[in-house]
Amino acid sequence: MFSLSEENYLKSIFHLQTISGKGISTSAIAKKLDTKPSSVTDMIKKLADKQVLVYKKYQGVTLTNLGMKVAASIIRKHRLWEVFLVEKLNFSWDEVHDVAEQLEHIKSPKLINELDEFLGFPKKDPHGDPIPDKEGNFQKIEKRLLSTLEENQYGICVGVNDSSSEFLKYLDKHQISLGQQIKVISKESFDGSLTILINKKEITISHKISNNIYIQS
Amino acid sequence: MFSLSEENYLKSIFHLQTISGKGISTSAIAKKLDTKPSSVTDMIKKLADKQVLVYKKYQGVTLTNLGMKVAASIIRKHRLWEVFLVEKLNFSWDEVHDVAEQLEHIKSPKLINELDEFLGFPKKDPHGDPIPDKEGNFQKIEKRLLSTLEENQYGICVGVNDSSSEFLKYLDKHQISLGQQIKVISKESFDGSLTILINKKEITISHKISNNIYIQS
DNA sequence: ATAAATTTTTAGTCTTGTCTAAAAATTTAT
DNA sequence: ATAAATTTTTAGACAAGACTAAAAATTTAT
Repeated sequence: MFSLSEENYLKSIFHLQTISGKGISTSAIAKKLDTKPSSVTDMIKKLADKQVLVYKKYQGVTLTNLGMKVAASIIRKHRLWEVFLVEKLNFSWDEVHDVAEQLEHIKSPKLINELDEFLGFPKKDPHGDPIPDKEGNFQKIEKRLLSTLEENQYGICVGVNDSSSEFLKYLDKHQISLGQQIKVISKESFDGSLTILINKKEITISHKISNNIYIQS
Repeated sequence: MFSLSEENYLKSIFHLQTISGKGISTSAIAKKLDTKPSSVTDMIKKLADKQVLVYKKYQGVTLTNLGMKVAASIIRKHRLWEVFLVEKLNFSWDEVHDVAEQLEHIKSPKLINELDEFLGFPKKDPHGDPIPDKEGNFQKIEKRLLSTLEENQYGICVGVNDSSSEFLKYLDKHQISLGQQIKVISKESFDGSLTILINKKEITISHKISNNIYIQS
């Protein structure tokens, strides 16, 4: 069994690993978890003893298959709870994260399987991220960043790269939500800003914004 | 804010206090929490510093109003989650306790208020225990032990005094559930065992059983 | 009322998970 | 290729929460 802290380390390492591919450095983990590199070194040793990751001094860590499965099960719980909060308890997508961070550590296989069924076996969470199955398999979702679209190209908004409350509230304010069609009217080469057509309205968004919105073309 | 341990102490002390009335001894708390009296002394000092209970050396403890409110809010969460598990997730009443023990520590006022609404503002949990309101007020439920009934008297089963899985499974096996009418056919004065009519069937139960079933007459 | 038994508290230790400061290794720059 | 900068690890400390063993206080029994 894994402690709350151990679970948070596994989840963070999993996320870092899916982005960067390589072995994950002590300092990257420390940054993600808002802790000190020395604390990370200590914890990494414990997790290596538990066979969930491989650790070689000064060379960062890599999750084992077991480690990936444990991490996936935590992410599965997190995302199912997010669906529950939005679909059943009137939470908005910018309110779910902190509560799901707590709920993801509840230990009960029956609970999570029943919840999955109760929610109708959802495949994506409220931010468009895939919910892994019981075995820890992630359904690969076809998507690219809105910032990669060219003038006059279309896309459907299918996810976000930043789930912070601040960013999500920005999207709400501009009525950008999952499932919506977006057309790029013009692209400013100087700063990468885009003027897009969404909801029959034209708005201009910065590159930072378009670089955090996933679309399907 | 209170740690998981602190919350468990408060809950246990609250329960002991509602039964015994008096100041609660170190050893009673230790027994309830399956820990050592010396550990209890340590924790009690911390809780006294936090103003949730009054502690005088060698004289046991008493919750303050603040302590009662905190305990009630944890019990409220526990019982609402139990209703959720039974009503929505197909748990039986003997399966909910351990999961609710985990869920009761989730911190989010919005979560618990929305859950309450989602469940239709239930007044009792699956074992017949009252769910306190947001202010921590318990609705007093009129009830007495089945063991206090005399021959030829009737009652409606409204609760249990022991929520252990073992006891609840016994009740299931004999088809005893909340809301059912029970008639005492005969009472054995030697050992206090009762022969009762329930579900159109006669069964004989020991005093230990009848002393853990609450009825309304 | 004093001795015996019990309960409670204190003192010191342990584990988990964190930290700081310093040492060691690695990477980058000249 | 060596020095400088950065990253990582080690060593030692601390807080929370629990434990054991022993001391102190209280209760019970004679």
